[in-house]
Amino acid sequence: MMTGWEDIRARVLARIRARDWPPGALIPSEEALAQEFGVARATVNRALRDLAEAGLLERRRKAGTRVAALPVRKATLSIPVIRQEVEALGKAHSFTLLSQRAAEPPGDVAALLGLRDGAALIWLETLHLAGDAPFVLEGRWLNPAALPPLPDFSAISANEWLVTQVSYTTGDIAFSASAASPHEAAVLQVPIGAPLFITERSTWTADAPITHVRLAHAPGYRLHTMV
Amino acid sequence: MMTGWEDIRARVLARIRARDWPPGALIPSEEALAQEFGVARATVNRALRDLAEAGLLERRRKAGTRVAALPVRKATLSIPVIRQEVEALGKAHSFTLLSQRAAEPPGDVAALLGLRDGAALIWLETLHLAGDAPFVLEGRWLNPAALPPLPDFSAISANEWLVTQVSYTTGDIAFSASAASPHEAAVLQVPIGAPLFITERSTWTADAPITHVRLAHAPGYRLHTMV
DNA sequence: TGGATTATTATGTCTATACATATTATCCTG
DNA sequence: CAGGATAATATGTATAGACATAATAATCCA
Repeated sequence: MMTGWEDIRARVLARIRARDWPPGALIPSEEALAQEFGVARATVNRALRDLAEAGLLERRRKAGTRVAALPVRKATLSIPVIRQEVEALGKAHSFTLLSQRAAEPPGDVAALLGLRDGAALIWLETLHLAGDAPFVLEGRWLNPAALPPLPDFSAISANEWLVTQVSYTTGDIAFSASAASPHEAAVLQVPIGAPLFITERSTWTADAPITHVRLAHAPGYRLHTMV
Repeated sequence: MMTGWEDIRARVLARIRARDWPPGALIPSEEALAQEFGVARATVNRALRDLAEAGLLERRRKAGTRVAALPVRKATLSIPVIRQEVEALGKAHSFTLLSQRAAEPPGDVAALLGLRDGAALIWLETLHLAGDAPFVLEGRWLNPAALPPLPDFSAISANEWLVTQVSYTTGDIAFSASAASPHEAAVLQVPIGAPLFITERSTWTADAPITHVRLAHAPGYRLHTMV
């Protein structure tokens, strides 16, 4: 009988599922469990911490560890670069730069990025293709003040250039559904008003806002994850 | 100068951002970093493990630790119970059971749950309200063979009953956008064809499929998370 | 030289111990 | 009895040391 921390986690999880420790109940202390399972407290700690991160346990110093009453399930979703996403479908990735110009962002974008009014940003619109079918329309605001000199975005996608230039940022992601505007409909080759899956991301470094991007995915797109 | 593992993580992250260690590069070994930062190797390990879980580092035994070249950003999203979600908006949650009957699931649902054809499931349709506005339409297939006797679903929502009965399951989640069917449009009080944000979840225990649910969210719904 | 064997190495984990920290419970005092 | 100081306690984290494991590098032999 192995006694790694994953085994301890499994045994604790089994008791939760078996309702030996029902939702809301206090479970024994790390010390007690360590003794019972015949391992060091650090090993129990590792197991319980992992279950807590998954949302199944709630832990507080001195108060102890209890089984989450209404477990808020936590799913981790990976956000790949578009090219990888397309290639994972077995299609060839290509893209077209539809427009690039300096402009003042609309109020909501400026607010999202925490910019004062009148800041000059770069607007980029790129269509990504999977094979020869439209895959996603990318509309992006870039803050040139916080970036190295911009490259030729018809040669490298903004998406990948940013990853290599200012990777490891903090950000904010939202998903929603929206009806295709006439412009989006034309570009994505769908009827006006077709339901589109929208991803919006705002990105900052420690000091400055970097970019805000809106991805309008072609119909059929699914964002998928396991729990 | 503090030297907790979070400080070590911050210092490593700073070097990554500063490109002292550019994407793809091998960083010093835990031992070397421990020496440099004046902490135990276990502390460095904790910090690097955390960064690896976040997708910023890639670690392999013997090969060492390198900065992720194309970091697949990982976002954790919390999936609350609907009632909590509504109450977080400052609205009162209520729901109406629209229909409940025994039926054979359509092929795609049976396939998703890994059921053989002809299995008898229970179909539930519930409308959740935020205040008096439609919030989400829940269409759910339940596997009674894997569940305790079903309660009166007009009194408790299937959502919450399941959480308390068969919590801590594994599952599978997908998000997409879809046009409102005539039925959905009527129930959610939106035009036919309106873009709806769809959440689909399949849930299993170790042995048996439990439920498949499709949530059609009223327009305006956004799924939000930080990275 | 090619292929299998062996050594080396970085990470992964466990242990025992110690101290820190956040709460909760208790006790004391006015 | 209220309120504030104090003790008790469970988790959080750090440490040194040890061994396990996976993967690479080096070596040896046919």
